[in-house]
Amino acid sequence: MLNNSLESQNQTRQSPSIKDQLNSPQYEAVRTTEGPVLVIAGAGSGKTRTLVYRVAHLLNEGVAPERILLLTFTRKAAQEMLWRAGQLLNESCSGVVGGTFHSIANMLLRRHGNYLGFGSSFTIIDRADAEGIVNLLKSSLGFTGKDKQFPTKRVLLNMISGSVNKSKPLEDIIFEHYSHLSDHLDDILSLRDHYASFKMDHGLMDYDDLLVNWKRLLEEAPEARQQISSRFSHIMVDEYQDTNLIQADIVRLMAAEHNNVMVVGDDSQSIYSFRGADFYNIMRFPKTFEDTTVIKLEENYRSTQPILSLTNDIIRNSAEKYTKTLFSNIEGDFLPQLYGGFDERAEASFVAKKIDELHKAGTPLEHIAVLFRSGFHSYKLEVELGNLGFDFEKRGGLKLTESAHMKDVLSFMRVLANPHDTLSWNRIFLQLDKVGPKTAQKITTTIAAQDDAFTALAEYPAAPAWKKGVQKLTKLFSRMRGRNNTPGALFEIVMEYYEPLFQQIYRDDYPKRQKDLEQLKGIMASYEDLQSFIDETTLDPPDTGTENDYVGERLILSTIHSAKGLEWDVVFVIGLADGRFPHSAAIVGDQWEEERRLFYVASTRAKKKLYLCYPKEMMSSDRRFKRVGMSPFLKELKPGVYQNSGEISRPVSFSRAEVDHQPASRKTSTRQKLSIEDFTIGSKVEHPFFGSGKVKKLSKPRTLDIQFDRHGLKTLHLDYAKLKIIKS
DNA sequence: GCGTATCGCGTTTTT
DNA sequence: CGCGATACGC
Repeated sequence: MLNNSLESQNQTRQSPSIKDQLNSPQYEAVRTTEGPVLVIAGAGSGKTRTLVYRVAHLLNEGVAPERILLLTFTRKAAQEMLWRAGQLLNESCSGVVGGTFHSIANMLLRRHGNYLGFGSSFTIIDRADAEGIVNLLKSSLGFTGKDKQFPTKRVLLNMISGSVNKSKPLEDIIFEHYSHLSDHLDDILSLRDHYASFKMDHGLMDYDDLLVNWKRLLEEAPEARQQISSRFSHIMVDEYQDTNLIQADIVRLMAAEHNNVMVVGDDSQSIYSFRGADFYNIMRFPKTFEDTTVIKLEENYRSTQPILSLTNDIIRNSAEKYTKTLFSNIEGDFLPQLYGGFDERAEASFVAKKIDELHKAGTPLEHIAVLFRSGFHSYKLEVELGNLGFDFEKRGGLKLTESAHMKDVLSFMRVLANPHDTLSWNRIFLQLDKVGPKTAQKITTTIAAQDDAFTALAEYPAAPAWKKGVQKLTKLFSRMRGRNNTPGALFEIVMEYYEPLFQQIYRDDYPKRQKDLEQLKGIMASYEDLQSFIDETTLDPPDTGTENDYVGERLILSTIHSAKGLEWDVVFVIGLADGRFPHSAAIVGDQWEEERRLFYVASTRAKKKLYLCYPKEMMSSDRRFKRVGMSPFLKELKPGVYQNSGEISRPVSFSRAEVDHQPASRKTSTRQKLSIEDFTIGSKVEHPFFGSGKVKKLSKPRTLDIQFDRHGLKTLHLDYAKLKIIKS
C-alpha cells in the first residue's frame, strides 16, 4: 500500500482514470449541461476536476477563452485549474479570465470605476490597515477603551466593515449577536459612519468595498454593465458555499445575459461565516436561477473508506443535517489513530516521532501535513521539528506584508502612490523619535488637508525635538519623486532612509526581519510600476518563506483554513482539546456548528492516514497548568471509527535519545544534551542568537537566567535554547 | 498635564 | 505582535 503512495501524487494530476470518470454520466452532465448548474459535491469528490473539465470542454467547443470567467477564492486555485485544463487540451488556457472575486473586482473597477464617481486612482487597504484606521478614529473620537465591555477590535471591525452587515442594518446585528454591546450602539454607529467617510475622503477601499462597488457597477451603471456582461458568456464559481450575499448578487447579475453559470460547492465545508460567507447561498441557487440543473457528487476519490467513515461520523452529529454520505472505492485498512498526550510537549514529540517513522518508511515529507485551529497551536511542534532538523513550511498566521517592519517600508511606497493615504503617513511619522500617536496624527491631518502633501510636509512647523527627522523625510520624498523610479530603485532609496531607524526600532531582533526586507526587495524588483505592485500585494500578500527557491522535501504545517481544498497522504490534526477546538469563545449554535465543519474539513484532507491528537494539559491564562479533556467533537464519535494509539503518562524525562539518531545530513547539528548540573552561577555561555552571556540564576528543573552582554537578562529553558558552555 | 517610552501578557480563523 | 497599564519627561 505504501509503495503505491509514492506514485499517486503524479497520478492525481493526469491519471488516465480521470478520462474514464469523465465518461460517467455525472461528469458528462457536468461538462455539457447548458444553463444554470449547481454542483453539490462532497469532500474529495472532484469539485475542482469538475470545473477543469468544464473549462476544457468549452474551449474544445470553440468558445473564445476571453469569454470564460472562473471565480475562485485564492489566486492559486484559479491558476491550478487553468493549468490542469491546459494539460487536458494539450495547450495553454491563456485568455481565460480566472482569479479571485477581489482581483476581478479590482480590474473592473479600475477600468469602469469612473461610472461610479471614482477614477482609476484608489488605494486598496487590507484588514490590518482597516484596524489602524479604526484605532485612529477611536482615539480621535474619544473612545477610551477603559470600558472592558467595549467590543474587541476584531468584533468591532467585523461589525463596522464586515460584508454581512452591509446587507443588514448594523442595529439588527448588534441586537442579535452582540446584545451586551447595546449600551455602545451609538458609539459603534458613529464609528461606522466615520469609517465610511474617512475611506471616501482618502481614496481608500477595502476588500468589501471592492465587492460592493462591483455590484453597484452592474446595477447602477448601464453602460458598464453592458460592456461587462456582454464580455463573458460562461461563468464558473468554485467553493460557492464561501460566497457572501454580495458575491451571490454579483454572480446573479453577471449571469443575467447569458444564464450560463455553474457553481460548485459543499455545504459541509462552510467555514468562513465570520467573514460573511453564507452557505444558504447554495440552497437559494435553484430559486435564483430558473431551471437549474442540480448535480450531486457523492463518490469520494481521495480518502480510504476508514477515513471516510470517521468524517461521515463528524457531520452526522451536526445540528443541521444535509444527509450526504460519502463513499469511497479506495481500499485501505488503516484506521484513524487517536492520541492523547500528557501535555503539549508530549503531543509534539509524538507527532515528530511519527513523522520521522513515516519519512524513514518512504513517505516524502511533502505528502505529510500537520493541521491546527489557530496559528500559535503549532509553536511547540515547530520547536520540536526544528530540533530534529526537519524542514517545514508554515501556512496561515502572519503574512509577509503584515509584520510591522514590512508595513513600515510599504507605507513609504503607498504614500507616494496615494498622498491621501493618511494611514501610511501616520505610520511614517510614528517612526520618528519623540513623535507619538498624538503628534503623528496632528501632522497627518494638517498635511493631508493640503493639495500637495509633500510641500506641506516641508513647510510644517516642526518642534525642535524632531525637526531633523522631518527634514530627512522631506529629502527622502523629493528623491523618491525625482525621476520615474522603478519599484526596485524606490526600495533602495527608502532603505537608505529607513535602515538606521529600523535598527533602532527593532534592535532586539532585526537580523530576522532584515531577511524579510531582502525578500521584499526581490519582489518589488519584479514589478514594472509602483501601482501594480501595491494593488497586487495588498490583495494577495506573498507568503513568508522562500517560495522562489525550490526547497525539495518539506513538511507542511498549516491552519485548517489555509489547508482548504488541499490533500495529503498523511494528515495530523493537533490541538483537539476541549477549549482549544472548538475555540473557547465559540458558543453553542451556529458558531459551534462551524467549528465542527472545520474539524470535518481538516479530517477530509487525508488520503491514506489520519492522526488525531490532543494534549491533556495546557497552560491556562494564569500561567498555571490545567487538565483538559478531549474535544467534544472527538467524544461524540463512534468508538469504532478510530483506534486509540495509547497514551504516554508523564514524560519521565523528555528523551533526547530520539534526537540523537538523526542522519548527519540534516541541517541542525546534533547538540549534546545539557543538564542543569552542567552550569554554575557565573558560567560563561554562548547562544546562537543572543551571543555571549553569564549565568545568573539556576531555577528548578531545566531553566536558567542568563545575563547576555548585548541583550540583557533572559530566562531560557534547556530543552529549547541552543546553549554552548564556553567556560564553567 | 499632556504625550511618549517601556514592560508584561494574552493571542481565532482570512480573501 | 499589539494592547493596556504604568512610569518618566517636557
